[in-house]
Amino acid sequence: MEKKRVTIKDLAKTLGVSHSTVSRALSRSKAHMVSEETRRRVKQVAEEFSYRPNLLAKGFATGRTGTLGLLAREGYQEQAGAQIESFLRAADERNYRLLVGMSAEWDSPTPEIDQATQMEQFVSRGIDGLLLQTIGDEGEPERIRGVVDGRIPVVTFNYPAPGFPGVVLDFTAGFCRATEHLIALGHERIGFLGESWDGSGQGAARGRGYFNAMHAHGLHPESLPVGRYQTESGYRLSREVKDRFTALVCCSDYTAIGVCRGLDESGVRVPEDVAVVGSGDSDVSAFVTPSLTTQSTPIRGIAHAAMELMKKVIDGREVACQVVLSSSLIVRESCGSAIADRSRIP
Amino acid sequence: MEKKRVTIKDLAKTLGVSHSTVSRALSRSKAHMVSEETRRRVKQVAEEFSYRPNLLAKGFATGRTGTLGLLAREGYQEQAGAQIESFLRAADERNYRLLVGMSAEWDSPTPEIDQATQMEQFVSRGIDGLLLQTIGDEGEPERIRGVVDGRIPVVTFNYPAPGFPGVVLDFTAGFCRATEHLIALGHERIGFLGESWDGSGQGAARGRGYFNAMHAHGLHPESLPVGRYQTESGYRLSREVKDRFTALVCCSDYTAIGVCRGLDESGVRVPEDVAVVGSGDSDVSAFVTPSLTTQSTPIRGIAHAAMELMKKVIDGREVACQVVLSSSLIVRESCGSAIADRSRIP
DNA sequence: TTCGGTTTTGCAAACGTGTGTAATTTGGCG
DNA sequence: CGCCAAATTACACACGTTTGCAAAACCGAA
Repeated sequence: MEKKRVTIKDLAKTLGVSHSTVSRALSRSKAHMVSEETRRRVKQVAEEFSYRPNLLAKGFATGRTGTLGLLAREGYQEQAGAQIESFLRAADERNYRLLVGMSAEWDSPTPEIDQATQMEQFVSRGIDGLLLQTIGDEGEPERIRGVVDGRIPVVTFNYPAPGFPGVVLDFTAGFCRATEHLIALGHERIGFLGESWDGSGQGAARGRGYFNAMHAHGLHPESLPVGRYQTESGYRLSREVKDRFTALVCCSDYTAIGVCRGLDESGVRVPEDVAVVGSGDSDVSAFVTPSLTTQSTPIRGIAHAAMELMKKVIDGREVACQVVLSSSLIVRESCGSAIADRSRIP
Repeated sequence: MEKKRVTIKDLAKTLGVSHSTVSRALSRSKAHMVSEETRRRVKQVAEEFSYRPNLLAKGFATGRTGTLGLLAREGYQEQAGAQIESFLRAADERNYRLLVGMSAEWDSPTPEIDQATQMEQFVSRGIDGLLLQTIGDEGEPERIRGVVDGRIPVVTFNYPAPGFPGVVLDFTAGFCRATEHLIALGHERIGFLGESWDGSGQGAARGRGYFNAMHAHGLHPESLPVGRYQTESGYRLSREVKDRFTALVCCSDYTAIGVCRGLDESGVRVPEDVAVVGSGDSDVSAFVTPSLTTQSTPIRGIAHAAMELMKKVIDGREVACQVVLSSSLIVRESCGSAIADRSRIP
């Protein structure tokens, strides 16, 4: 156990050259050349000894580690998993490793490390850049600046943070379109299951889309707040919405599934009595009964766009721009539309 | 941009002491003491300058980084997200950061970094230990040993790897119990949707549980292989199982949801005509119609047990032991059992 | 005051790699 | 053969922190 690792000095010794020559041979340094012959010999011996560079030391010396930090927010479980997975892929493709963290929601019961501490930990560990899932509250940009202070590039996603480059999803437009779809089907009493539209953050952005659509058509908007465990919350809320609405816009697919189940148990039929639309196009949404009309969230698109942006920022080719992605409406059975797409395979 | 960070030397200069004293004051070193008075002054100045240690340098000097590697396998999307989330929490609680990686499945279309390379990258970056999701194939232990070679502690999870400490879930027992539940309800023609029992790996372990139960009751076992996108695969397979079985054991909840949907479209009722059980107790399983009988996978339990084990191994208090966790059967509507638990809230 | 021991502090080396500067070798050409 | 420039290599220091060892300061007792 605990064998000593092979270093460039070991290689240098057996080769009879200085360690700096070995260093230059392995990392094609531009300033000084190394003869093709020497490089060949060095590479061969390195291979023989199965030399692996100490990336800690390398990062320490150069200031770049080839590691990015990904700091997600817990809570929206529908996203977290697939989101992280997408980022891992996108980072892999560009040969970056990912330090991943997850900061707690404000109402988390367990006392976890807060966002600022996580960011500092990451920066101290020498990340080359920070991918930050934002929630869009008031003091957020200032909070980020307080920790990072221009020392490392930050790319935000999920919600715009003024002053930082980021990738955002236009939830407002998406929910507006979803609501208008219901209106076009003749619904007037349409409820919103999710965060109210008069706050900040992505929850409110969704609500705002609903509100805008309702307002534009002279209809009365009404929202019912959804808690953290969304499937369950949707189920609970089903009692309250029974006779009040003919259609529901849900902030997520899970809320939608929960409310559908609750309505079903109360003898209310979906979509005949109440039309439902969700959001997120989760894996199961096409296979539940009734299959869900929903908005696709381009999770992979977000990850790729964020990585692309990060690379530009690191190379200094970009300072602060927002990439806006939009979702598309996937019409299935739960809204009772005549043009329902009955194909199962996404 | 790119401001220089404050180092202990800067602190030392303004305090008029040597940088080693500052180091000792901040990290209570046991060998040499520092006066209470000095420590107070150092801490105050450090606070004033908002000093943050360079953890890269620290790790470089001490050989320990406070970072663990988590290497998951992609593919079982039902797991990945929640799994990683659980590990992040468990690591946070013990003040470790996580370098996360995801190695591709054998049939991955995109050419990603393979497992061995990922492990080497992690080791080179100075992780203190590796949490490794195993798949249980033949050459796995040797493969791990080849890269890690006793240099850093490894804790496996998901499937035992001989010679390495690990946390495993007893899938065989779980699927055996699930199958026996169906047998007890009077079913005889019971099919298995998942990997066959004569291979290795966790897929086969599930199949083996099914096989054992069938065999013990003198029934004929039969398996239908499930592909990677499980909900979709389940949907596709529904045509093949229509008239052959009165009950189905599915390798995951998603497979079960897919097959239920498919059967429903063919006019086959669940659970009246065909009983279905899933596995994994995913978020939605209680809320789909019919709600799913399933096995709970103690995802958080796995993460916690693995971290606990890792700590022991790092401290040298444990060498190679397997912690076996077991799942519990959650009976809901989809199996048509009289004792169905109709409560929604998990 | 002086001595011995204990506590506190400073000095310097070490960790593995990168890199600027100087020294050496190489090669071409007169 | 000798000289100059270019190509190649060696030397040495830097990066920020920890840590063994030696030096200094302190304290109580003789």
